[in-house]
Amino acid sequence: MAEIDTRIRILDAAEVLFMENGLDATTLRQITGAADVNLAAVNYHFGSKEELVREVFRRRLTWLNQQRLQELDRLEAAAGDKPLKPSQILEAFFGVALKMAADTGGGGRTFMRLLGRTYTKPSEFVRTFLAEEYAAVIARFRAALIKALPGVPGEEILWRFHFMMGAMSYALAGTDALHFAAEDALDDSDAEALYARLMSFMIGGLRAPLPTIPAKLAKRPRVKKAA
Amino acid sequence: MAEIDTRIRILDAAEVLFMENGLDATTLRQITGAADVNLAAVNYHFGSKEELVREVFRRRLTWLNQQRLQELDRLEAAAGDKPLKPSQILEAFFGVALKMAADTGGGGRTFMRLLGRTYTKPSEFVRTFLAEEYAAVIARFRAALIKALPGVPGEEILWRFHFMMGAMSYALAGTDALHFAAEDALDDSDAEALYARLMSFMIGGLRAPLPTIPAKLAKRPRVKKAA
DNA sequence: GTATGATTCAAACAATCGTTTGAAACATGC
DNA sequence: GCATGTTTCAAACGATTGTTTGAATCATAC
Repeated sequence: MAEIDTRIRILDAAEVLFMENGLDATTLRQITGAADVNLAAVNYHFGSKEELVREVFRRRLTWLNQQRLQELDRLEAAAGDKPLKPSQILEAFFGVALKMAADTGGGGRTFMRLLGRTYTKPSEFVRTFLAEEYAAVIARFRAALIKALPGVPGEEILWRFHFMMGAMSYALAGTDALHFAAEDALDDSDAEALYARLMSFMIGGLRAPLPTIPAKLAKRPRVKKAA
Repeated sequence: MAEIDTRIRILDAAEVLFMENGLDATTLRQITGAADVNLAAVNYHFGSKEELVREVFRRRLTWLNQQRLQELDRLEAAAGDKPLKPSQILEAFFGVALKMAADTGGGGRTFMRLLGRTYTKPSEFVRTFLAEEYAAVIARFRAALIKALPGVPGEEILWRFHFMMGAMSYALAGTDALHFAAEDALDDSDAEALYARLMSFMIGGLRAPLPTIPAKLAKRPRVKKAA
């Protein structure tokens, strides 16, 4: 058996174990045991556990966000100067992620579940890492949505985008913590159905009538240091 | 200073630290240090770290779910046999939670953020514990929603309820992993605005046009063992 | 006062963690 | 063949984990 793939074996095993047990609760001995490599291999190839975590996320996340931007580029090029439909923008952002989540074979599904679970509980270094990876993507999609929804204030769009991220993360994580919809295995065909369900829910939420924010603090004045 | 409240001091400190660092990454020494009690106090009063975790969740979660059921009882009693408005049901379920999240003083906000972060990554014993705590509540609200939305299939309602849980958890967790809406502090006034925003988003999603599920597997036949 | 039970405390327990080490095994070029 | 650089391996490292222990302290009742 070729030994060059030690790195990949470690990454694959770590991805699964991180998803199942969380980052902190997963030990290097579990990972190297599952990958059938020596314990010291992690520190040899990655330097530390922390950098292993970073690499587990990076190898899929950069690709995912590239795909998202490419898809948005394609849509905007096709539309010319006309604004995109909101559903198109959402499809570019969430559709790519859900398509990746449908990939049971290549491990994409495992990663998306891991990502969904990590969004809500990032340790400090994961948080900053995710922020870096996402900054450009969020900015692009935010701008596209603002352009596509001239009637909705930008702040409201951000919030609704936030809510949508939550809905998707939760659906993808599939933790089933609440014990309903009990089949926690989401096979390929389910992924298509989930995509349709989630998309119609999101579009409904995105186009919902604007809330009436309590007037006194709608703008939330912040106390600034003296200039 | 009275020493009877050692238990409470531990619970309060654990709640905050669990929220900040996660369950696994928080050590008993951190907890007892912050609570200013002896290290052995945790094992003396709770038996183990695991049971401490359970108690941290239980003391607030049972109260929260009781409030939810009371509110639903009240609404149904007032409505007689007429079906409730979907927005009323959502308000009973999510409104109570968001009201608790607005309680910065009593620690309710800390707990709701902790809960939001835990939903998506429960360890095994937390998962079963949450399932027990939630079973009755989910059943009641699901029934109420089905009655309130005769046009929407029950399965679809479950999914949309799932999405709403995700949106709320994510919003409450406020982890800001994506580095937008950068103020991660959510003060009391923000909580009201968040409530309004989230509610209109949810109702929009709940009332969205039904998705067209890929026909072949809409019902998802499952292979059963021979009878 | 003494006696009894609950609670706190400092200290240690065994286990496990991520990491390091130095030699062994392997590959590659000459 | 030898030399060189890379990768693997078993073993150990110090640090930290949750838990336990046994004596000290406190409260309450007699």
